[in-house]
Amino acid sequence: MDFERADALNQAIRHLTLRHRARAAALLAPLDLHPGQEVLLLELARTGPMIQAKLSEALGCEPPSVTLMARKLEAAGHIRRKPAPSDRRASVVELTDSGTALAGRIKQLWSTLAEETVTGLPAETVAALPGILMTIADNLDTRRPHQHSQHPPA
Amino acid sequence: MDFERADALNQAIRHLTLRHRARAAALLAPLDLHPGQEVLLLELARTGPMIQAKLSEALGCEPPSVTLMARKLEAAGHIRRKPAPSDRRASVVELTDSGTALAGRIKQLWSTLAEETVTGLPAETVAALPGILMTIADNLDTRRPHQHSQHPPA
DNA sequence: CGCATAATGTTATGCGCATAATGATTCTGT
DNA sequence: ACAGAATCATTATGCGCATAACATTATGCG
Repeated sequence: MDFERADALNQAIRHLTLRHRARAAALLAPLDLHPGQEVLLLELARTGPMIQAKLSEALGCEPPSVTLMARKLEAAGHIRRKPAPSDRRASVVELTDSGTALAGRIKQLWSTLAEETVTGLPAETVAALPGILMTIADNLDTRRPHQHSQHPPA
Repeated sequence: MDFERADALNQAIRHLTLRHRARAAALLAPLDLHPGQEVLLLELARTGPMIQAKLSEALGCEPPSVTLMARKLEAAGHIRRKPAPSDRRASVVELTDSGTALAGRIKQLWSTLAEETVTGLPAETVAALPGILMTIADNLDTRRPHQHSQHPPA
C-alpha cells in the first residue's frame, strides 16, 4: 500500500481513538469514573463475578492494569474482592450494589456514545461497522495469533 | 440504539484502539520510539518546521503532551527547537538529519501496519474506511464543535 | 512423593494522554 | 498608550496502559 493511503488510515484510527476516549471521559466524569473502568463494571454486570485473570482477558488488557483499576473501583465501593474458594492465589471480583446501579447508568451512556459515534453514517455502514472493526482488531492482535471466529468454539 | 449494538460498537472500538497501538509499539520499538512520537516526526516531515501550538493541533493532542514528547525526541537527537523569529513565546520545531532519516523508516512501517490492519477486508471496504473513521472521529470531536468537511464516499 | 514449571496477583517503573495552574509574551479595544 | 484578554509554552499531577521482576500457590511429571 502506498504511504498516502496508509497514513490516511493510521491517522484516522489515531484520531478516532483519541476522540472516542475523550468523549467517553466526558460522559463518565459525572459518575466519577475514568475511561477503562466502565468496561470492567460492564463485564462484571454481563458475565457475573470472575477472577482477575479472566477479567484481564475479557478487557483485553494486562493483569497489572486490572490490579490498579480494581483497587480504585474497590476504594470507590463499586466492586468487592474476596479469595477464590478453590485457588488461594486468585481473587474473585464482583459488583457491589453500588456497582450494579452504576453499571445500569453506564449502559445508558454507552448507548448515547454509540449513537453519537455513528451519526451521519448510512444504516448499512452502521450495521457492518462492529464486524469490520472486530476484524481489524483481530488482524492486529499479537496475543492470540489470528483467527476470526464469529461462533464460539464447539 | 439498544445496548447490545451499542456495546458491540464501543467494545470493538476499544479493542481496535488497544491492538492498533500495541502493534504500532511493536513495530516502533526497534527504532527506540514509543507510539505517538512517530506521528510528530511524520507531521514535521510532511509539513515542515512549525510552532508547537500548530503541532498540537495537527496531532490532535494537547500542548503539554507535545512539550513532553518534543523534549524526548530532542534528547534523542531527532528534532531541534529554536526560538521563533517573530514571537518570543513560541518555539519552532524542526527535524534533524537523524529525524528525517527516521521519518523515512517510519513511513515504511506505517504502510506495513496499514496492510496488516485491513487484511481480509474487501477492497471497497478498505477504500471507504478512512472516510468512515474520519466521520466518526469528527462526530466525537468536542474541540471543534461539529463540522465534517468531506462527506463519506457513496 | 518431590520438584520443575505454569499460573495468579502484586509492585515498580515508564510512556502517552489529560486537566489545571503559572509565567511570558502578544494582541485588542478604548 | 495602556489595561485586559488571548496565546504559547511549561510544570505538576493523575489515569490507563505497558513490561519486568517478584512472591505465592497449583499442577504435571519423573
